[in-house]
Amino acid sequence: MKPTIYDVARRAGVSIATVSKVINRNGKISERTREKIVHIMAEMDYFPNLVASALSSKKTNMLGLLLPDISNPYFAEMSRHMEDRAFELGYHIVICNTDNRIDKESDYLTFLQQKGVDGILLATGAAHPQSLETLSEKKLPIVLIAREVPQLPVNTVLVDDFRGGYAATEHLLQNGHRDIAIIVESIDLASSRERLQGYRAALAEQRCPYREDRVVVSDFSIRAGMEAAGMLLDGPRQPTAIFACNDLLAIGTVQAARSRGLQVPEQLSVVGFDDTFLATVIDPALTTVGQPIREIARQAVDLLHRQMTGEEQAKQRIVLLPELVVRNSTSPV
Amino acid sequence: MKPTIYDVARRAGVSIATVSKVINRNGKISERTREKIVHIMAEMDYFPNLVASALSSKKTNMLGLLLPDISNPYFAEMSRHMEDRAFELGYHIVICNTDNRIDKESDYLTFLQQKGVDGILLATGAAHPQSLETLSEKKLPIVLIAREVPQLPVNTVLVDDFRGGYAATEHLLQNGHRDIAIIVESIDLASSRERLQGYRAALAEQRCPYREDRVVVSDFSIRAGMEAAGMLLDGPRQPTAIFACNDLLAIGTVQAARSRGLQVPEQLSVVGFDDTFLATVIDPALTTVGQPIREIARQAVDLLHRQMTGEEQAKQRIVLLPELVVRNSTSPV
DNA sequence: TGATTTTGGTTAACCGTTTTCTCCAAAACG
DNA sequence: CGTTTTGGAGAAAACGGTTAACCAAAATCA
Repeated sequence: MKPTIYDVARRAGVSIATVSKVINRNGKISERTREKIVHIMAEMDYFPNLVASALSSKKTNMLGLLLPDISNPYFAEMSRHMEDRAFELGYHIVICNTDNRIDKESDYLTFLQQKGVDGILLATGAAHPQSLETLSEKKLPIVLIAREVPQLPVNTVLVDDFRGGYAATEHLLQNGHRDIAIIVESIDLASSRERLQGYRAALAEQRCPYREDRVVVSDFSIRAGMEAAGMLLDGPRQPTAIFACNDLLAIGTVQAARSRGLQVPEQLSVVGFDDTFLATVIDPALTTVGQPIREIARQAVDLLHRQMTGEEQAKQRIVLLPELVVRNSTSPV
Repeated sequence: MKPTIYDVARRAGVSIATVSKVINRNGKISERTREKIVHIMAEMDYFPNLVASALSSKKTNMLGLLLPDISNPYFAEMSRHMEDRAFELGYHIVICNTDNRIDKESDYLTFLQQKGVDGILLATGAAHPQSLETLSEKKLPIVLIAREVPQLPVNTVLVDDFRGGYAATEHLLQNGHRDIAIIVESIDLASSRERLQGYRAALAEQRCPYREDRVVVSDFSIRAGMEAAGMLLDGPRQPTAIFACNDLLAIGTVQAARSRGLQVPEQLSVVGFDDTFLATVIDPALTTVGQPIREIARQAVDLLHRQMTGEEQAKQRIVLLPELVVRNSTSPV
């Protein structure tokens, strides 16, 4: 049987309270007994039961991470950085893949609460203010990543999507493109809408007309990108450039072009978004709007941590700046 | 304050034992009281505290998943399937990125134990029999994925790496290649050794000489693949084909070839291993040894589950078969 | 009708910590 | 030398459930 704090206490001839105090380094303990107990713990191969500890202290040192799909490299990379940072701070992360489905999302949310996670990282959810509201009522610290719920005061870490959309489009315009299509991930996501707004703003800036039929709403996968780009390329007039709102879509776009015998970038320029490692995997290497993924992840975990420790009470909104990374998938028209 | 089982019991005019029984659907409860309690629970918005439940029942419904790096698509895909299956069975998964470092691995291992996970999925670890041994002493169910520790009787799910290595090499030989190099991930991993053995066996079969200097030991990343392939390609005699022991290495190999002006597959055939989604992302699409990733994941979780429930006591070893997927990165010499 | 089984529920111990008091002896103080 | 501080440790009550043992009332049986 695994030794408990009682076994240690008995062996050391002290009370469990004393042992508990040396474990948690609080309370007054003489150096002599401290050493004795530490020694005995090592000898018995004793490790505190964290479930019991959690029950009594109401801290589990666990964080819930909700994201659409960890097999999407953007989220995989993000979760990696989060886990790194969380581990440094003494937390563990429970992964929840929601597929952006509201039912799974709220299932996980209640599950995580029951499990007593200390905080939640929410990188999913096409805005479900209701469940968020009940969460914030319950005082469970939470930070939203790359998602916004304007109605609610809630901690958020995101990238300036408007600026990103603007930068991508501006880059294409500067290369002389006038017929630029855009493939957005979804219309429910604030981030998508922002990128689209950035696109429109850049067009307007250069007096390039905005056309509804140049906007295709798609999804998160390469396949979706292929299909969306296919529609654009098979239409009556082919755009000379496509701004795909994430790297997977951009890759799908490149593949769609290739399968129609179009050269990228000579005959079609493509810009992506995210700058996951995929951007340099495909050929041509993708020009893309780079998100500081690692920075987003760390900021999110740090912010959550500060809220959990009560170090900071005020809700905040951290906006990071994206940066256009020019590679080989774009060229002058 | 969140309601507890006491609040529910008081409100229903019964003892907490009764409430507990309706929660867990065990014990004899009349339909009438059951309904009343269910109703009251809903009304009070009561959810059992799973930490408390875990403490007394000694079940956390959590599984630990150790893997080298979730941002590696192979592991990302695997973890996704595991999480899916685990969720179906009522488990949550805690992710641990070990970077194949023994210190992180054992840190996580003790941490997970303290947390009281019900089982461990171990897809990492260059063989660290000692910590495994202590684990199995502690009766903590565990299954190894794609890793072997011959010394110990332990549950394992893996792919027939020998056969995979053989198939890849055979394919190249059948295409007339006689100078086939191999890039292995590591030499500490049983899976790598098996693939290498398969490679050697295929060569021997076709009376093709095995040469030490055609074997390069590398790592898990694209960069490592580029470097390893670079060494081979910059050597005195270029191989006509390279078998890279995972898709990332294969991609690195393709990039190394490209950066030297070599056409794949015309001037260099490349075979990968894993068949992650990356295989179809790059151009040319990768010929690769396909692992049934989803199947591996599900089998692993199911096996762990059966062990945890005591449904199956005997340790087992499940071997799945890889299948060569021929695409466009290989051609006749 | 009395004995026996079944049904539906209660009591209380237990899971392994944390934490607030309380207590005592020794040190410091006037 | 009597009195206050203080340092170090213990007792016991949480924390919120699970579960074995037990029991009263109702149902069944001969």
